[in-house]
Parts: sequence; C-alpha cells; structure tokens
Amino acid sequence: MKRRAPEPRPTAPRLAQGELSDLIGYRLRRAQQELFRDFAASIPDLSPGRAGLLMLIEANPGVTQSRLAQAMALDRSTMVGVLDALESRGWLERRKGSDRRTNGLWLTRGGRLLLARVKRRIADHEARVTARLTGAERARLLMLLGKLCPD
Amino acid sequence: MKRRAPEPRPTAPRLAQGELSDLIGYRLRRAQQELFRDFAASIPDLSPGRAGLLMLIEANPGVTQSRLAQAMALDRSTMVGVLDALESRGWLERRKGSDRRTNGLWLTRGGRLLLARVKRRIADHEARVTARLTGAERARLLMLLGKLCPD
DNA sequence: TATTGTTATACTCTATAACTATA
DNA sequence: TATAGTTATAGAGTATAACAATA
Repeated sequence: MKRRAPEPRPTAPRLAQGELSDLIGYRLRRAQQELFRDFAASIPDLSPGRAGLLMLIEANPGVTQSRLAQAMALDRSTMVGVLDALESRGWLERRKGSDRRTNGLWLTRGGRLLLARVKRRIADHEARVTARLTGAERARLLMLLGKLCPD
Repeated sequence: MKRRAPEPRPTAPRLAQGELSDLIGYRLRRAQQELFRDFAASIPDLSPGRAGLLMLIEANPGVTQSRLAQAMALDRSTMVGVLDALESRGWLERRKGSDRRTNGLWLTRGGRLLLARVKRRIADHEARVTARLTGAERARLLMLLGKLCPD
C-alpha cells in the first residue's frame, strides 16, 4: 500500500534560502549555533569556550593569562573576568610568576575532576552531533576546518 | 645559501592543544570566530546574521516575523528588536497581514540597494576566507556542514 | 484556547580605554 | 618605554515570562 509523503503543514512551508545555503560563513554559523545548543543542554557546568579554556590550561600548566588569551584569540582584559569566574568556582588558581607581572594558571584538584567528567560528556556530545557523518567524513571535516582556521 | 627556519619568539611558543584539536565543536567555533572577525572588518553595515536575515526576506517577500524567527532558529521575541533596528534604518518594512495578528516583511528600495552592495562584499569575504581551499574542498566543506546541520 | 507580536528584564560573551605594578 | 594584569564601561546577541490583540 502506497503512503503519501507527509505534506508540509500550510503554516510552516520551508523558507526559500536564496544564495544563503552556498555561503561557508552561513553554514558555519548555523552549525555552530546548533552545536552550542546541544552542548549547553547536555553540559550545564561550562560553555564550550570555558571547557576549551580548562583543557588548554590542563595541557599547558602554568601558562600566563596573556598567552592563554592570545591562544584563544581573546583580549587579555576579557580573560580576567573569565578566569575570575572559574577561580571563584574553585576550578583553577593563579600563582604569581617569577616575572612578578604575570600570573601562572593551574587547574585545582576540583578543576581536574570537573574536567574529567566534562570530557566524557563532550565525547557523548561529539558523537551525537556527528551522528550523520561517517568516520571518514568527520575526519575530512576536521581537516577542512583546520585549513580554514589553522592553529 | 641555507636559511634557518625563523625561531619562535621565546615569549610566544605555541600552546599545546591537548585533545582540543580533535573536537568538531572546537574547530567549528574557532573558524566561525575568525570568519566573523573578517566579516565585521570588511562589511561594517551589517553583522552576518543580519545580512542573512535580509537575504531570507528578499527570497521570501511577505514572510511573517514568526516564520522568519523559526527559520533562523531565534525566539520570536528576539526577532522584534532585530527587525526594529533594520526597519529604523529604512531597510525593511512591516505590513499588517490579512490575518491581522501577523506582520509581513518586505525589503524597501533602500534595503534592496544595501543588500546588493553587501552581497558583493560577502562574495569577496568568502573568497578571502576560503583562499586556502580548492574549489572541490570548498564544495565538500559545504556538503559536510549541511549534513551536520540540515536546513 | 492558541498564536502573533510585543515589552520588560536579564544573562553571556566580547571589546576598548585607561589605570597599576613591574620589567 | 613596554608588558601583564586589572577595572569600568559598553555593545552585541540571545532567552524567558507575561501581556494585548486576534484567530
């Protein structure tokens, strides 16, 4: 028995996309928004940017605020408030460097425990949002995004 | 004559990336940030999102606020202020629909002129940010982003 | 009752400019 | 002089909750 394709509800036909669908910038922005929503819904502790920041400190213990800001393409004044929030939650600490203008950054024990938990959730999140991609497609996408924006 | 590879400045060695570089979400966010910066620097009139909104209205004259909000994955209350700003600049107009709860949206003549100019700049922007990609790679990236986040 | 547009409000993320301590 | 961190301030961009008009 043949089934008719479900008709689009008259109140919600798809909008025409114009030239929009052919713009890398548009696709990138939409994809990022969707990933952000999934991340926020499944990992309430941290935003993607904050999680990335903790991972960078973990991989570079003692990094200074300015170098971290530079690596994340943020202004160093922006970094201050971000670190304040994470420090007040007990996840990282600042220690005065031998150059006494600088603060070195370290994860606390609590920060390491949080990050371990968050990483597991990020792995689930990644699997979920890339569910429509094969492993080869996922690798190719990573490669192409890397070309678009090298480290 | 051999030239030595330029040494990284001792004050700015690259940070270790940890597992970060292998996350689609991270790459996506970084790429989007870089594209946003290039867009803002080269197209001062509009943000990427606002330009996309005008293109959607152009492709769907008379679309209602709620349908546009749905298509852009924004709350309809968010749409109000966005449209207020674009309308006050004289780029679009609201017209009461036959269902008098709704507003239909149209570009004004000024809006069409602006959009034509902006589209040319967007084309330059796209060419610039995808300069490291071949045509085939660009097409493949569009396809993969489309899989990640279908219309 | 349900939907559309609206207002009031608040939160997150980010930047700029000017300050201070140190180099 | 130059750099690291800081503060004050501002501006996007977004959401939630409650309301009036209309269906």
